[in-house]
Amino acid sequence: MQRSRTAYVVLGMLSMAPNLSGYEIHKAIEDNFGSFWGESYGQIYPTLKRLANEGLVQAKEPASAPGRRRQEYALTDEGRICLRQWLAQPFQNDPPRNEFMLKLFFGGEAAPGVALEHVRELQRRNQRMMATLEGIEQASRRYPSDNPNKPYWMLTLSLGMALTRAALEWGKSTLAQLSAVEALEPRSPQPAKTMDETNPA
Amino acid sequence: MQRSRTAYVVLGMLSMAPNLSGYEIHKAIEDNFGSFWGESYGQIYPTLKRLANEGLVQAKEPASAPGRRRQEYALTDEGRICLRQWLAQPFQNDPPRNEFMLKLFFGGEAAPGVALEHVRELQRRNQRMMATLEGIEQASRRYPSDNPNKPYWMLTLSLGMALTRAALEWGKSTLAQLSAVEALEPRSPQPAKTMDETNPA
DNA sequence: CGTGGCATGTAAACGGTTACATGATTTA
DNA sequence: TAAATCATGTAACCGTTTACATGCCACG
Repeated sequence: MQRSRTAYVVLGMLSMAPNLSGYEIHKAIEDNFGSFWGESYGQIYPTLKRLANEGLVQAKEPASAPGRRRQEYALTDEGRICLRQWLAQPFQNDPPRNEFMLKLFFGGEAAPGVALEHVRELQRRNQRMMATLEGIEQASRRYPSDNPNKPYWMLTLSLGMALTRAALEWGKSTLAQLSAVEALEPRSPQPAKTMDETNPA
Repeated sequence: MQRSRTAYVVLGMLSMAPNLSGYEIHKAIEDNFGSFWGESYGQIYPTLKRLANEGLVQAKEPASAPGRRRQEYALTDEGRICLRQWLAQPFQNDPPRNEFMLKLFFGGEAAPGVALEHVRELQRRNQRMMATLEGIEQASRRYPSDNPNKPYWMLTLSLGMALTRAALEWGKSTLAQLSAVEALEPRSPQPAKTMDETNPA
């Protein structure tokens, strides 16, 4: 077994909403999972076809006239079983990839001010992320529901927020520390060049 | 252009230690970057060859008799320049992939107890991670140095710790919440509602 | 003498992104 | 009518992992 995880995300989306098109699945992943998952159309459309082929999802007949319009899919019983089996298996730790931390670690090799600017940029991105997560939180407050899945959605959201908040706090204290460190650094009286100068090579 | 980031990690490692073999580079990445980066031999060895070809690293002559032994490499001036240029460019946000959060989000679809068990497992993994990071911290305390790179290493380490700690705290409070939720859960055979009720628009 | 760690490499397969091509529908 | 958005798909490319092949060396 062990099919691509794209398949399971698609099945999962279909388990929450009865009829979705590839386009909507993509959008739902972006909107709801933006902080911890992503899929491209190039993955989603072929996956949907394959899943339909294997009977895990069912393509809804468009019923309308030709001229290619939205194609919806629904989860089959078989698909739901497959999803549940996957959910029950131990989760895998995805290979970590954090370019920011790499560049921070090698910060001593970079020109003065570079690392500091990266931290500032990280703060900006995390502030945006936090705003997005808070938006989702408030939306779900405005439309309360007794959906039994909701506790899990809220837990997921709160983990995203906890991690973002921790990063933000780290950034705040680091900004102070780093400006001290980089102030001592040799070379360049200028207060940090920005990174916009592109390079060849 | 934008060469693979493997190349820059390799250059970065070589910027800190004058002579390393592919094997040592792999090990150093695992030991030091385990929480935020990874590379396989299948990436490292070809990359080293390519970099040597382009003059960014220099293969040291083994000097000893044949019978294939360790091949060391050193960073060239050109390689250092290349590394610095990369460091100065904005860091990219790697596509997020967190299977745990995916399975947690879909927890309502899983069999009772599944989500809870995933959280317990997350706690275990994060405890191990924290122990590893603390080990690195203590090692660097035991061998103090005036290496000018050290502040950056410590900052990277402290970010890793801050994130792990936050996840651990989230896990602690979640364990309590979740056992309450899952205790109530009826083994409903028929699947639940859709998310449109809470998530319109 | 055998096991485990050190050490180097390659080929195939895979998962995923990107760029591209196409066209319908809605809204300004 | 132009632009934005909805919508579907494919092919090429790329980075990466995996499995495999090889052999040295130290230690018990």
